[in-house]
Amino acid sequence: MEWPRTVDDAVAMQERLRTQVIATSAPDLRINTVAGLDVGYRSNDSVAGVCVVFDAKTLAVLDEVVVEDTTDFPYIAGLFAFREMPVLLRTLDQVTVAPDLLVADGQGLAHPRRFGLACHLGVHTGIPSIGVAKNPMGTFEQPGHARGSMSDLVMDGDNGDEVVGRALRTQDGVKPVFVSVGHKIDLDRACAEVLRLAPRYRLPETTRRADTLTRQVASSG
DNA sequence: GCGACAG
DNA sequence: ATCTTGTCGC
Repeated sequence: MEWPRTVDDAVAMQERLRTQVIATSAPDLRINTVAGLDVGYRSNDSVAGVCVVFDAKTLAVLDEVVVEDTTDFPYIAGLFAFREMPVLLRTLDQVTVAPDLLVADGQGLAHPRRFGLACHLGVHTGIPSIGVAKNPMGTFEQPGHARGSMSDLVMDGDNGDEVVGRALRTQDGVKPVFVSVGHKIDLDRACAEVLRLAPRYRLPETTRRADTLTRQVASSG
């Protein structure tokens, strides 16, 4: 499979792959290890990809991988994945603990063509995946004030409004995070996993740890 | 044409 | 994404 270099090819690839997404959980889905993936930027084209694997129950770090790379694809909302996928796949190649779930920094189905970064990662690897974004793509009603409160994330679709994800309050009173399915998991389970990964802070430990590692590299090497 | 627009 | 220490508030 050729990695697209133009906007048209990238859009075509998303349109083709979107049919592969499975938005349900296998009956025997067990999540014991979770990987957080993130990319940091030193300059416009110099990137550092990070993959941190956690024990899903204790949140202990089991493995950390950092890969430095360059990128040529520009940032375009909706085509974000083409900028970050190459380096993230390289980090996954080097991980020694197999993750049962991938947590991407961005959207999954909450995407103009229902195929955000989390879907790319899931479909490419076959590993269940979810997207946790700090900002929404779509509209939502403010969830309740308490941790665990949630509301639908909605986008315009072929049949009118479509529920593409959820606004989830991970701590009392904080701004919600935006959770959407990537692949091989259902939305309820995805939200439950995010809550389990965020016992103390707004963002799940996966993205927090991946994020700090990312800027550690950016400033020191 | 204008504004929106994950990281 | 990135610019970034002390500081305001619970």
